[in-house]
Amino acid sequence: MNPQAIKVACSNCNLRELCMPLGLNAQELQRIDELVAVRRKVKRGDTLFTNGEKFTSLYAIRTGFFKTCLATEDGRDQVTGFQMAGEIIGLDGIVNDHHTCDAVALEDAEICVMPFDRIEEISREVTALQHHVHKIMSREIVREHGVMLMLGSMRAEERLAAFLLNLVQRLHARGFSQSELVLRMTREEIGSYLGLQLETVSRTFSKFVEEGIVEVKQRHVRILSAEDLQRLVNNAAECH
Amino acid sequence: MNPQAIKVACSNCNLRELCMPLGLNAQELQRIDELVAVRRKVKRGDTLFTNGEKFTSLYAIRTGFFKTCLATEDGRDQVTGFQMAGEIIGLDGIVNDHHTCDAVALEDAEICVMPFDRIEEISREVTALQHHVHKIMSREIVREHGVMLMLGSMRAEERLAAFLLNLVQRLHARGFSQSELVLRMTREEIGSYLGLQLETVSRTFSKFVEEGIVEVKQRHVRILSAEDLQRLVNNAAECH
DNA sequence: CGCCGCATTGACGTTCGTCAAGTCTAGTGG
DNA sequence: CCACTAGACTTGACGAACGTCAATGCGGCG
Repeated sequence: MNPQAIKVACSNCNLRELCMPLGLNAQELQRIDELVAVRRKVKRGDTLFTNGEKFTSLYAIRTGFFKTCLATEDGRDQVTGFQMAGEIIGLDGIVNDHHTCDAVALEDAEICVMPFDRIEEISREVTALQHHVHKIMSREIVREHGVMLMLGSMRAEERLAAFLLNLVQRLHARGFSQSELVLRMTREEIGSYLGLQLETVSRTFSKFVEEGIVEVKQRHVRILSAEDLQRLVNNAAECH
Repeated sequence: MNPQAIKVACSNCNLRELCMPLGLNAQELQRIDELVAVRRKVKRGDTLFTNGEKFTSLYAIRTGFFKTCLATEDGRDQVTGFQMAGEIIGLDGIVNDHHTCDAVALEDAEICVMPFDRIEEISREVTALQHHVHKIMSREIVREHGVMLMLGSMRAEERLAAFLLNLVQRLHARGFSQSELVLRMTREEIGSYLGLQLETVSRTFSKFVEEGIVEVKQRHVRILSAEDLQRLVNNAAECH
């Protein structure tokens, strides 16, 4: 058996439970393995796709870390999300057959290319995949609702607290520490995502450090009191 | 033929081109007609579904106007969108089999109930429907990207301008005026959607009136200069 | 070693939120 | 039909939170 072929099979992928449906039989697994056309490497700073580019495929992140961002002609720029291993990007492209944002690798990455027509074809046959695709899209919608809530009604501290908790929780689900993390993005990118200026992000980090909630050394963050962070996120009613 | 049956058929619905795929043959149309289980009336102020409720169906709005909003236990409250005839709501419920927001009718409404398992079943057979469902979900994701951009990087005037232009454009696509509209929501609901306080919304309306950009009489709005509104939305680079 | 990008910190200004008072409108009941 | 009321809206005064500008610090890399 060709080792290259093994490497590209979802059925052998340790991230399968993150990006693929569970409980498939052998035959279904075999069909799923046909989903991934190729693997692709994306170097840090390079784009996986850009705004306006023709949409052909969804991408599953195998390793690495991405940001997706909207850049309008008039100079506005907004990070719409940060994505890590096991997450799917490219969903924005389906509606108009063109991508509407840029996906930029924040560290060297490897992704699985899943041609969308193949996804649609196989999900007509494999009900579990069909349902899974729907769930992934719905999950993205719900995630964005959460971001809207954050941007619309939280203050700077609350936003940064919510951001850190969300990141560390997703990392924990991938086997990393519950309390320690390395930020792959700059203060400016965090700020763009949170609707804040980079100085405000920096100041808020400093404030958290003063209060003993986190330790920060450049991009290395250690969470000392997840409870305090959680309290910030939940304390809209009391302090406003 | 039973007139009730005619009334419930998508194939006879004047909104079909808004909420259903185009270019179906007779047989496919017939399958599509099986999508809508029943029509339901929702009175102004009532909810179509609420946070935590079991998810069973997507809903197509036939008449009326809805808001969807998140309400957290700690008192935060955020309007995540306003929906009008021909639009689909309930997508948030797919991922966890439970709705994660409330859908409230802002005026008496009539909606088509489309059981989701039936949608999945039929879209396995009718490729156009399958693709359509994917597009609807992708469109919602892209819409929310736009809201994030607004909440993250626009000032009050810019947000309100974007909001008005978006509303009037969607109304125009439904045969209403390009320049006149009746707001179905309160200043507070607009503010919640835009991440502003109701006083700021009111003040910004007043400012637009002073500048001759719009006429406002309570909930009746006439847009005098769509160009000025558009300029506000696009003027991030120049004025910041 | 020196440069460059990223991060931090301070001083100051703007925008928007908060609180409060007052107006308008639609709906209700006498 | 009109007076009354509750909710929605407007407007003003003030303050807090955050943005802006600028100076400086720090760490990695050629």
